[in-house]
Amino acid sequence: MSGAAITRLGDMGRWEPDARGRLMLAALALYTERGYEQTTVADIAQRAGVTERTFFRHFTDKREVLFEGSGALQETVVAAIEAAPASQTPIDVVGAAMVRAAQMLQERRDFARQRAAAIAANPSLQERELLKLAKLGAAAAAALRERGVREPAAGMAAEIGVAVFKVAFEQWIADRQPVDFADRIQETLEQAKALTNA
Amino acid sequence: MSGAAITRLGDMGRWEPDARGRLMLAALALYTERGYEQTTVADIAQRAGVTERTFFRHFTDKREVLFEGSGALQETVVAAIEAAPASQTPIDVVGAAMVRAAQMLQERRDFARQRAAAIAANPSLQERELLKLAKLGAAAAAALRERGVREPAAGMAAEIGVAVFKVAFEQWIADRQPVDFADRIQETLEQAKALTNA
DNA sequence: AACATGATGTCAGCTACTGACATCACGAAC
DNA sequence: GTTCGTGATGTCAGTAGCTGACATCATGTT
Repeated sequence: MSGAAITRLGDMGRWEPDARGRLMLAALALYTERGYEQTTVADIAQRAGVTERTFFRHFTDKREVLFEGSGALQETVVAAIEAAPASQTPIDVVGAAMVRAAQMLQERRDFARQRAAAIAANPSLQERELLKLAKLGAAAAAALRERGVREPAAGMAAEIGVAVFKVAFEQWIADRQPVDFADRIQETLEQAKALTNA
Repeated sequence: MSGAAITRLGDMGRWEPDARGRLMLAALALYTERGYEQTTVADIAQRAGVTERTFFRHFTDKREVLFEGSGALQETVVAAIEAAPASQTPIDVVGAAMVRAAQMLQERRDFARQRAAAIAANPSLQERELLKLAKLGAAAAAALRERGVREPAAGMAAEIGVAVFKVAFEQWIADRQPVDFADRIQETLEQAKALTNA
């Protein structure tokens, strides 16, 4: 069935293992090559050596296949906020959490870049990315509230944190020379502070 | 053809006028009554007294019918930024522009509330709303750059402005007593400044 | 060797959305 | 007042995203 699909050495029989991973790779490749709209779910499935139906068993829709890691990212941010020392200000708590998030992506800059390019090229994918970031912000706000930060401070601090992440991310992948993503976050956070102080 | 569609006195013949407006009203009503997913485009069209095809001539998709005013809002914000005195800081420029935007919605609080409720109830609609806000932010950032504000300050200031708008909007429609939306913006902006100063 | 299980394949069907073409109401030209 | 151009609508066929129901197959358990 799998035909020319990626076959590894360790094949212990069964179907080709890791259909999920193959689907993610196939989708990113096709979105990059011909664009999101010109790619059909059947195309992705075929390239991964499975059926269209199987695609929808692993991912809720055609967009979600690009957003696998977002859950882990959110967990990291929330954990960082929960673990922050009580003495820190809300903004610095969120800032430190975003640094943690940045460190997760640090080593996969090429991948992050290709993915970002695909997303930037299509409004549908942008919408999904924005929703993920909004959820990240909501989770961060909730974690802050858990620490005793009141509204609207919690919500505002979380929003600023996400904004810092967005702006820093863009700069990070735009840079010619690979710079440190975490450093970028710090710089952008300082920028935000400076902006609101004048 | 129009059947029981809303008929006004001034009917000068022709088809029922303002199919676009009727579609918008029908959509909001149905999204509120049975929810977005349980509403079919054919339902909306029927309620408005037109065909499904006509719906798609007026709106690009099933979500867009709820976001008619977003273009005008963005123009208002950009115009306010362009007209701001040169002495103001970027943050205050954006803050003032958001106050202008708030004033546009001020008198239609009930409508804004119903619309917000429908959006809050469905992720698909949230995505679209987030995209509109992101575009608003991008336009604001561009307007700031036009005034000489450099990156990443322009992007960051715009993001903070949008964040202030989001947080203030939520509080505005959550309040029991109708308070002044513009006031809420001001307060939230002060919150943001206080957060980044400690 | 029979069986329970999880992942996949197959198939039918709904709905969002689009292109192509016909039609109709109105106003302008004649 | 008849003809004609135009813009908005209706009709129809077709693609693609997505789902439910059911069959199948590889595994390892008994």
